[in-house]
Amino acid sequence: MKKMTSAGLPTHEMTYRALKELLLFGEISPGQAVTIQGLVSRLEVGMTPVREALRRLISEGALEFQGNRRVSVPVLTPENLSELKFARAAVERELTLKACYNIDEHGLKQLEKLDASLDSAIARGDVGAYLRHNYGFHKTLYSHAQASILESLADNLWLRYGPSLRVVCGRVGTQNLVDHHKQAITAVRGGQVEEAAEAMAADVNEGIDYVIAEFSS
Amino acid sequence: MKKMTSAGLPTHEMTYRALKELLLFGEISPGQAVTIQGLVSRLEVGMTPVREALRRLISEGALEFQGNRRVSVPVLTPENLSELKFARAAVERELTLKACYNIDEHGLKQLEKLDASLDSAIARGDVGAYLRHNYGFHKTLYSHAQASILESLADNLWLRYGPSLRVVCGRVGTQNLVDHHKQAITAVRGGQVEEAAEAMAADVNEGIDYVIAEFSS
DNA sequence: CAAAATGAAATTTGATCATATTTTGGGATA
DNA sequence: TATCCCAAAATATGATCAAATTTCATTTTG
Repeated sequence: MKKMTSAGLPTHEMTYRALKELLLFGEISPGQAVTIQGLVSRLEVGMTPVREALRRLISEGALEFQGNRRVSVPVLTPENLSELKFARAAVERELTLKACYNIDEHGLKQLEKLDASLDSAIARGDVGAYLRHNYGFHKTLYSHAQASILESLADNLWLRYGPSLRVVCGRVGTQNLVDHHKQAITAVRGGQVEEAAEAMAADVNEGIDYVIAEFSS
Repeated sequence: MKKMTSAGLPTHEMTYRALKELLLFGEISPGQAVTIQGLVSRLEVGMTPVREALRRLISEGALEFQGNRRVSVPVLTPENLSELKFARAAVERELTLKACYNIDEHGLKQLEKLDASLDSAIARGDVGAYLRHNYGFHKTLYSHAQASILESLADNLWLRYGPSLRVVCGRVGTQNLVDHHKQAITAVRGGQVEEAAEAMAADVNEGIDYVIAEFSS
């Protein structure tokens, strides 16, 4: 009986998630090469699931296929980061707008809870927890927008951006991090949809600017 | 002897492209189920390459994983089409802007040639040729923008939209099709960047509106 | 004579397939 | 209508072949 993994999910799905975790929060950094066989022994699964997870992450831009048959984590150029800034801000604005019309008090409380955990992580200087909770905050906000395509676009963009954010945070810690989360939540509560959308767009823009600034120094 | 395919590309890449062709221009329509075994015999390749191509297309949104382990071509809801309209217009506008700064006379001639083929296809009522040349026109424009991330986003969005456009064109023919390609090219030639970007955004918006209108009738 | 360059063998990695195991869906039967 | 059984489809592994990178020894050159 060699079937479904403990959680009931197929192995290729588990492999995909594990690899995504490693990219967003783990020790696989931009520029680093990723080998199929390395993952086979690291994650202790067969080649086919690894292969499928890799193809998926490559097509999402989280990994790069290097002409020869080598796979690595992309190193973003300043130009790439500028593209990400444009796209993420546009999608984030729209998703926030849509979320405003659907979110209820329970959802807002959920966001506030995540934001509190985030603040706590910043105060503790816990980079890993900061990255996870920040990601969680945005993802949760997206989920309320009821817009599957835009949500998957946002996820895609996050996967491209995440590894670079992790490098910067790992380098300079959580000291200078600011966000517009509370501002956005307050605006949503007050029914100020446009203000909420602008706050989240600013959140994205300033975040990427911070990464750009750190990379060019 | 497990060799490369005739073109020198790996089988999974060939399989991916073949399947993409079938989705954009072929006989696989929204709502239709796609089986691994069916593709194995249809494309005459092994299961592993088919599997990888499927995962890739699923993560690009061109195919849908139906909870149970069934894969099918997504049927877009009006809400989905509206999301696509927003995202495609934003990306198309930005890519056109960027293309304006890089394209040269040779590139413009190339676009004009594609647009002429497109007009010819419309006049002949050749739906297949119309779809291919329209796709080619946009892809070529994107390629001049030198923006890899935005380009891959545009490609992703096209893959989601393409199958629905094909259904509509197959149903009503090429009669009522209008585009803003010439308008855009003229604007680029005259250095009117904003006008060119707006023309392409309008091209996208009207195209999707046309599909929405046809689906809701 | 030493250092760089060349090239050939060996090891590592990737691609594909064949096969075993499991799940799912449908049909037969009660 | 509900239940059980069976065929078909999907998942996952390991084996096998191909290709690329690395290693190392030999040769060439300054």
